[in-house]
Amino acid sequence: MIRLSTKSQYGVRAMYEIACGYPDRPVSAPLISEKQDVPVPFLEQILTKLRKAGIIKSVKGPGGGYLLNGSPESITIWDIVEQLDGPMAITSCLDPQKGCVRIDNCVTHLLWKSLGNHLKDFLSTISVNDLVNGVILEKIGLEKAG
Amino acid sequence: MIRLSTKSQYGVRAMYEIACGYPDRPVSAPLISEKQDVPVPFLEQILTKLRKAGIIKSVKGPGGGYLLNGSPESITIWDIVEQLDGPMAITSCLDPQKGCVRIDNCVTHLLWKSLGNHLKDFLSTISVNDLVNGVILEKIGLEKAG
DNA sequence: AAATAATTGACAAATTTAGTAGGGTATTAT
DNA sequence: ATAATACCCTACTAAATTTGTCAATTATTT
Repeated sequence: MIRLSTKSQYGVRAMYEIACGYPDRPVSAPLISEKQDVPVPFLEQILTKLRKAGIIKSVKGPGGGYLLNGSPESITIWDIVEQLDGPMAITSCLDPQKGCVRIDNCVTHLLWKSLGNHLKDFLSTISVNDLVNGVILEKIGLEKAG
Repeated sequence: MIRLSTKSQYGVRAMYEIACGYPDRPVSAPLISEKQDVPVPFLEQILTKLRKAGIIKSVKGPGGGYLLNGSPESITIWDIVEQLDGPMAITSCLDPQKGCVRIDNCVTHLLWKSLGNHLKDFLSTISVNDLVNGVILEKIGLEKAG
């Protein structure tokens, strides 16, 4: 099964909520948790990663929460997924840390590499703003969305 | 991490070997195992699935093995992956058996659905024959393959 | 009959993912 | 100041999935 981790799914949904507070209203973890049905401690792990990646920033204290660290247009779904689950490698032999033993005579190496690139390209075309504005349908085209 | 299971990877590599015997030379599991570094028992699980799906057929007895059940042009990578890991659902909420509780107010549902369609479309354009003939580069385009 | 090779189903190890637990730290409102 | 809010961090556990093994059987050809 090719499956996106729930961590990434939660992350994208969290980013949606944070984007709703753009540009100046911090969104707290408990609020995101409630709206998106994500356990707070798990959510905090996710938000910490995104913060360290510079995608969001945080405000402490009462009334605090998380804010986008850039415009909703500039942050793509790929940015989020890459930080949470990356470095993305469709197959383990594409994992930069492991390398491919069979690379020279592997008939499929190129195929998987290309698949990964396709995925990246697609997710890079969708921004958080598209999510908020529901622009996805237009970008994707109706014939595929059915 | 978005990752393709090794089962599917093994399956595609196995199909490559079987395709090399096309149209009439059966390829045995031990031979595939040796050439592609896949444990025989695990390989047999995979081949059984593909046979039941009608993608390949088998010949028993000495000199027996597996044969494509169609032309290499007609079998796509998607066909293989779908049978081994399917029904593919990028996210669990797209799993037909589970369904999505949040579907009405889920801001990302459409996104994941579309991503799955993209993936399917891409893998459906690559045939087993492309693998054997090394046509992938041309189909994909050099700028992506880098 | 004997050798070869597919076929089957149950089982087990390993890995990854998902989620908990619990304490600590910074900030702001009162 | 102090209490409340909410972020921050490390380590651990549980669940699920993936990956692989084992043992026995069936079918076919030589």
